[in-house]
Amino acid sequence: MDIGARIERRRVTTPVSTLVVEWSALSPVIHVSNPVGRGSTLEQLLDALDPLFDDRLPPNIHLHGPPGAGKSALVSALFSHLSDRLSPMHGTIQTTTRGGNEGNFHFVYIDARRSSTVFRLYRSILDALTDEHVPERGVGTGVLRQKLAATVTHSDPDVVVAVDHVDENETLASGEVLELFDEMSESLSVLTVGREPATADRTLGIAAYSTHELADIITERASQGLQQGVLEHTQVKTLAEWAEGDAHDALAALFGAVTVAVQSDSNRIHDQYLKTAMEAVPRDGVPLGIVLSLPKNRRCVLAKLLELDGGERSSVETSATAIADDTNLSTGTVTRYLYELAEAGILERVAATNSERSGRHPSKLEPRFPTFAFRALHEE
DNA sequence: GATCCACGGGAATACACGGATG
DNA sequence: CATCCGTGTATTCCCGTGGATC
Repeated sequence: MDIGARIERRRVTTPVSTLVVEWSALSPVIHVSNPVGRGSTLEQLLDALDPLFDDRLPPNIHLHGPPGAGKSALVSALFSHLSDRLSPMHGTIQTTTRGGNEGNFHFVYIDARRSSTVFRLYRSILDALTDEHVPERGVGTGVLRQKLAATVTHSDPDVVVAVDHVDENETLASGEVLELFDEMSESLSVLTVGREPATADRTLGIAAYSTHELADIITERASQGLQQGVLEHTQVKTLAEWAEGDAHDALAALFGAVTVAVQSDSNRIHDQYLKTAMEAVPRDGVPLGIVLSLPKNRRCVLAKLLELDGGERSSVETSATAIADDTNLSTGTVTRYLYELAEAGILERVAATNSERSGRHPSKLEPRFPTFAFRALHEE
């Protein structure tokens, strides 16, 4: 009896659980509560927010830095912790042991990608601040603004709002965001976060991660999400160097490699998986957060597009008809979506040399986002 | 009845190319 | 040769409509 062979057979046939411990720890779109690194930026942010600790509203702040530098990770984690400590509704029960004026702030973190219109921005904030149901339709933007202004100015706790991902293709501009809160600025201050510098009372910059910091991040995520020892040190190094400081890309590639490994029923992440996954993450591409916050039908169109075979992909037209056949959308609408997605940088139009037909040359669509990770996360 | 917003559809414009014209 | 023109296709732009909700 060959025990080794039996163990091996068992090892090979045992599914998923041998590899992944916690998917959410691996997800490039989920931020951890204690991000690795970024200590000095955290200090600068806390400096800018210092008035809070004297029970005063901080100035409007703008934080900017390159993609994948940990802006969102830092700000969302910071707001969550501030909320625990300085909000009346959270953390320790309000008792007389606390000073009367302590804890008088609400902290709201908004992703401008999901709140991409003025209406949705007001709505998200109002929803976070009140227990009442906030309408999604049937009420005008102005009405929501007045409601929000009333809530903010007439209630005790002042409000600090972080608006992440401003100044993107499809999101509100930082200046616009500031103006939206003009009439409540006595009781509300804003932290905008984006890639580009912008005007605010106080601005802070953040630099891309070093390879070393990135390796730490990958290691940390892998230790939370994967069975111990699955990701080798050299693989971490490969990923970190390849990603050139962009944590999003590194995590998207890792996540992709894990999905490939799981689909192949492997209990290891072979270098080949890693390689394929990295190739499925375009450099300077569009982050998953943008793609995943698109309206449902557009996401479906993208998912279908990824499934098309070579012939169907040869032009926008053929792709659109193939997708429309598979959906309840019209060809015209799918075509428009595809062009809009290309305009937004999510797809890229590359010139196709279709010499058979006369007229203007068609173009082929190539995804500009991490495709493996998208496929897995789009299922939800 | 009001409101937001996703869809549909189609008009307007841009482009490629070959052939005609100056 | 340089430019214009016609035809066929690709791409952009715009706005009305309707579902869902209040």
